[in-house]
Amino acid sequence: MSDPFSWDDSGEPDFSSPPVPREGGIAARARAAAAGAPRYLDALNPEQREAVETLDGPVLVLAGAGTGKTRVLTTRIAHIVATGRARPHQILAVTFTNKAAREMKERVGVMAGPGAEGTPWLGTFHAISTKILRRHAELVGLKSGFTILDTDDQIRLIKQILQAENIDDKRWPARQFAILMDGWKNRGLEPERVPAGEAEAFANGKGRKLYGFYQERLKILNAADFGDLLLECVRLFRENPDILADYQKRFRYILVDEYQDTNVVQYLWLRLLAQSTPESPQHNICCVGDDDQSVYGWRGAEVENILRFDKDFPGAKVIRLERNYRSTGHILAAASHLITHNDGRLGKTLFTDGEDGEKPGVCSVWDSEEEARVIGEDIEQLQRQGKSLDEIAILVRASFQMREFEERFITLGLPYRVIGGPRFYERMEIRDAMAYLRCVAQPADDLAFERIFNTPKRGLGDATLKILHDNARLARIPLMQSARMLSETEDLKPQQRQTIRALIADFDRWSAQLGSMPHHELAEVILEESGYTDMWQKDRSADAAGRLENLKELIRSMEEFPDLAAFLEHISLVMDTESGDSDEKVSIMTLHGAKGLEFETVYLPGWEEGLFPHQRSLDEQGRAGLEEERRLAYVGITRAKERARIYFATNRRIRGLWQTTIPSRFVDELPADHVEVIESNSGNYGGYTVSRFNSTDTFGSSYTTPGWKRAQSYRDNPSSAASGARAAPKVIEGELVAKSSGGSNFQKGSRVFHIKFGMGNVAAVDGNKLTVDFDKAGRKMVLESFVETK
DNA sequence: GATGGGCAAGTTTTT
DNA sequence: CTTGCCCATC
Repeated sequence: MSDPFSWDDSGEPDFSSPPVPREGGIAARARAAAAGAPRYLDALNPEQREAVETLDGPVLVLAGAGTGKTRVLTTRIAHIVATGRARPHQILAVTFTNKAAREMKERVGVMAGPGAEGTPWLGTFHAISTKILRRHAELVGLKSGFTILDTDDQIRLIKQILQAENIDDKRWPARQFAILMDGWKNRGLEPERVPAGEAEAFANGKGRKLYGFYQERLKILNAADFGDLLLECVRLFRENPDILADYQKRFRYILVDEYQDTNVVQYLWLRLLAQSTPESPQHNICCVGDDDQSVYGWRGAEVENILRFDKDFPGAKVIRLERNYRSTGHILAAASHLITHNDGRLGKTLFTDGEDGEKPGVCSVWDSEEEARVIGEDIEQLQRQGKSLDEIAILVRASFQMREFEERFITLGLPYRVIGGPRFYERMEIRDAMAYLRCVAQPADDLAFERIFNTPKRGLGDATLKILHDNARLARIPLMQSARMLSETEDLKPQQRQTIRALIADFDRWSAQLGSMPHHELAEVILEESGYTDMWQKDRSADAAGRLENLKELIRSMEEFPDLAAFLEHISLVMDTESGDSDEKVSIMTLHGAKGLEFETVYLPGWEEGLFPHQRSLDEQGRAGLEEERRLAYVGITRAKERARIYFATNRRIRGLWQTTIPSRFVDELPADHVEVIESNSGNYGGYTVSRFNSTDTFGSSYTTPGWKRAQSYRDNPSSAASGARAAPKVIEGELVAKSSGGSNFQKGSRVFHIKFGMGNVAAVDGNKLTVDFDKAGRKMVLESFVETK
């Protein structure tokens, strides 16, 4: 048998691979030994191979950027299975993101071949915790069907509690308390264990009490927030040693991805599961991570977890992966040298056998506008060389930086995609639609009911809600039922009563259809009949069309699930849609969002003190903050395979004010031998461009005076410098790909719709370029291919 | 109960 | 310069 991944043993009821001759684990192992090293190991370098083959005892794999971390993890899983050490369902493999989990699952699946058992315990910390909690929900005061609240639900719940406690939520914002509580949960602290000082700090000493109330409310609602998923799981393990022992026995091998990003609860969770048991006397835990890529300290990640791994797990074997397969020599050298400025590293030296390649470029520009223009031109040049736009990314420190690039790219007609924005499932319309579905599937879901009971507007407000609430609390029934009760009495005004009665009738009808209609069709019916789709169709604002698109996408994605319940479970934990468009586009995203990705060409704008490293990071975290920012810079550079360009502007508009900035200290920390200073060729107007490499005098100049601003605006747009409004984006002659030579399809005065700017009137037509007065966004110059007639 | 104007605040983000 | 939230008004 050539496939090392078919094994036998049909002892598991859920095991559905085709019948194969029964063999014992020992035989399988013997066969693997006889066959010599399996093929899948051939593709590994010696260090990777060691990381895969060291199966006994704790292992820490320090995997530098681009060193084949995922390959090691997936091959290791395959290897454990192939050698008969454990079967897939005895392996626990945790990741942080659904994306990472999905990728790993796919790759393991490919290695294992068709028909092999899946890996049921490969998933995110949260997904696996949920799975465990659902089995033992009663032990932590929940019922198995508990709902998972997202941040939005969480805030609304907190608001209710603050109100009930008569706390001024102006002085003590719910959002702030949510963050505080999240921090406690991340640190594994239940209400009674929050340090007194911290607990007192909120709402004049009421912090702990509020946290307690909140947890009580969650239990009553049969709900858990994201933090609870981990925290309650840890509590479950602590309070029920027999259950813990069961899982310890089950999970013979534990693998952890991105270990440098684990927080305290996740660490506790892992430590409990990895404890020695008679069946498994060794800690067969393998953590993979890179201390140099720890950039989530601000949300509770503890780099210390990875730094003290060998103390937590004595006798741990540490394996370093330092051979980089991604970047060229100069890029690697630049990143490596930069990161040596950090203290407290475990230390790795990345190297590559590849070419030296192009040196990373460093380029000084006048302001953020020029930055966008220069980068745009650079990309167009790459495009002319036939490079794929999919292999180009702009990585920013803060999302406000994205706007300028978007505007520039729209003008240039350069396709781009913004990655990161509000996630699909966080969008208002998706959450509203989900709330309707939740109300049908889980009639006791009060938060869902509250969300949609007056969406679309049907004349029900706070006053009515309060009556429903009071009645619900009195009778100890869910809101939906309370509404039903009140629709039959005289407690409400006739108008409201009528509306509620109709709403209840709707829900009854939909619930009845639940069994007789495919759930995605039902969803469509619900959105239609509730008037929800109508609401957006009538909406004339810029993003209404997009929202309707999203709703369609939601319904489409439902088809992939067997029923509504399965869909809801999935969506509460995952729901990131891969936007199906396959057109080539430049990616714009934050440095955080870029972690784990790679591109041929990477642009790194905004390397200025205050922005990067970010001032707030320095103020709040001091040296640790600076080091985290530096790791972020390291992550940024190491995303590049062939080309990296760093930019810093002399002037940047922050909160509407122009400020003179100084270049980031990280620029000077780059190794001079491995970077190249680039002149911004287009920005050299009258010698205004200041390259700090030519002239260090960028300090203390009064570049924000009105005169300078005028000069700058004139420079960009000599013809219209006098126009008071925001200068129209400059169009570079002859650079635009002219299309439809036979004149424009648009005329002056046409009413048009633009995906970003909304509705507007065409003010002027110039070939395929339109000047449009948008209702909301003002005058913009856009390409005609970006608008449609309405 | 809806709607619009005024005011404060404004890294990074997954689940 | 934006955006989002709260409050006062119709």
